[in-house]
Amino acid sequence: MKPPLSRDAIVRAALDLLQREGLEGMSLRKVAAALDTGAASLYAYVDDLRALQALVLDRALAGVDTAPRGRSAWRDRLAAVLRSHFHVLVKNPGLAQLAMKAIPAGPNALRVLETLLALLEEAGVDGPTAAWAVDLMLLYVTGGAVEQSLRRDDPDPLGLLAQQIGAVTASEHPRIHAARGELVSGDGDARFEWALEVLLAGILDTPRAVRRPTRAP
Amino acid sequence: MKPPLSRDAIVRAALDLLQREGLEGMSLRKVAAALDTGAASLYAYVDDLRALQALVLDRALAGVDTAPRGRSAWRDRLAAVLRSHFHVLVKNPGLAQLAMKAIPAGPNALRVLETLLALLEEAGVDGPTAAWAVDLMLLYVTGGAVEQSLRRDDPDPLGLLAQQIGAVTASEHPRIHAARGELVSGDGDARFEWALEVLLAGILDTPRAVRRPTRAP
DNA sequence: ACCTGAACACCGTTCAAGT
DNA sequence: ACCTGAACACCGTTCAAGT
Repeated sequence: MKPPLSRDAIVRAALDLLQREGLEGMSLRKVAAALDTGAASLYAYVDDLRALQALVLDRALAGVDTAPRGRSAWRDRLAAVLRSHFHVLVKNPGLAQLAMKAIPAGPNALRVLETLLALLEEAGVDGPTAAWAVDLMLLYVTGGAVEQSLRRDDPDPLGLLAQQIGAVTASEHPRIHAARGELVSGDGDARFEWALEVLLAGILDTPRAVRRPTRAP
Repeated sequence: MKPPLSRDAIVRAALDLLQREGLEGMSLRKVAAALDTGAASLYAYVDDLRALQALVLDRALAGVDTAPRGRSAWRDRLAAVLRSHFHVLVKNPGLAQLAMKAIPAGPNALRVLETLLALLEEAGVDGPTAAWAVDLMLLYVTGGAVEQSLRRDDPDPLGLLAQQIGAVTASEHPRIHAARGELVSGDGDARFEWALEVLLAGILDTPRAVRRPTRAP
């Protein structure tokens, strides 16, 4: 009757739970219950909760498309990979937050990493710069996804931040008051595209390798 | 004998606990115990755990220096504020992760926000761009602090990510293999300074406002 | 009004005892 | 060897009962 226990079945059940109930809802006890067993039984296949979370994260990252339309320029392909990563994290609640506590180091994370390094190489970015650049880009993807998830899952229609910012008077904080519309504008995708442009422009402009001086000494 | 309960005493005790035991160690029960009372008593002063976490975060952000040496260029002052923010988050374990789950919207967060907006205005950045730019910079500060905290608090001397990356073979992922030294180089402060340069260069180069076309139509 | 002990509904993890 | 029920040491939150 009952499907046999396995690491794979456990991770699948956990991811399913995460999607439906969020990060707090993905407990060992609930995963076990979903598989018709007790929490203790999971320890035969998984070291502990942290390890399960890392497995769940990497399984979800399988959904990141690292081979978008083959013929376009490196810039478009880079943007497409990062956008795909971003959307995978935003799509199901809790995953972005999970990515912030469990450093992704599984096979799918490595696949994404390798792809990004290849694209930066194609862009002419030197090795040391590319190494730090992928870290920065992935940090933004994860952080931006967390921010967008929090905003979306907030039961408040407006959100605490928006309320606080709306309550700021011009005499207290004139610039916050003046920018209050722009600060809370919820258009997550437009922000993402703009941030991508910023990061790329900055990275291309800030190589770590010492450049040969332009003028003679 | 026992000091009277108050919101302020609760937040202070909680921050103290956070610094000594990390995010998991800061429970309502332990905060109550530190104040010689029961957890239920805290609910007279604080809505729930989330609210307490937000208060603790903002209290810690009081340590962010928004008025560094008055006479230097906007760029140096901007870097100093962000560096101060970064170090406050990194200094005590758990705070950076807390900043990722509780959107900071208290008075100290607003003070930092206003300062950053003023500095970008001084830099000649237009309003809409500045609004998104502060968000991006704060996202990096928080994300970078989380990453550095995780690395530091990892009991592993090397860390899981470093192990995984070290184990990657040249034939699997040639670029990760080639960049393995740079990818895991733990020099957090150098990375921070580089990332700051990248962000500033990118922001100055990517205004949201439509620019007047350079050439005639 | 303010405070609190006990209870409720959960957790992750361990371990002796089963098959 | 594999599995598991019960136990252990925790959680956040509620609420009736105290002063």
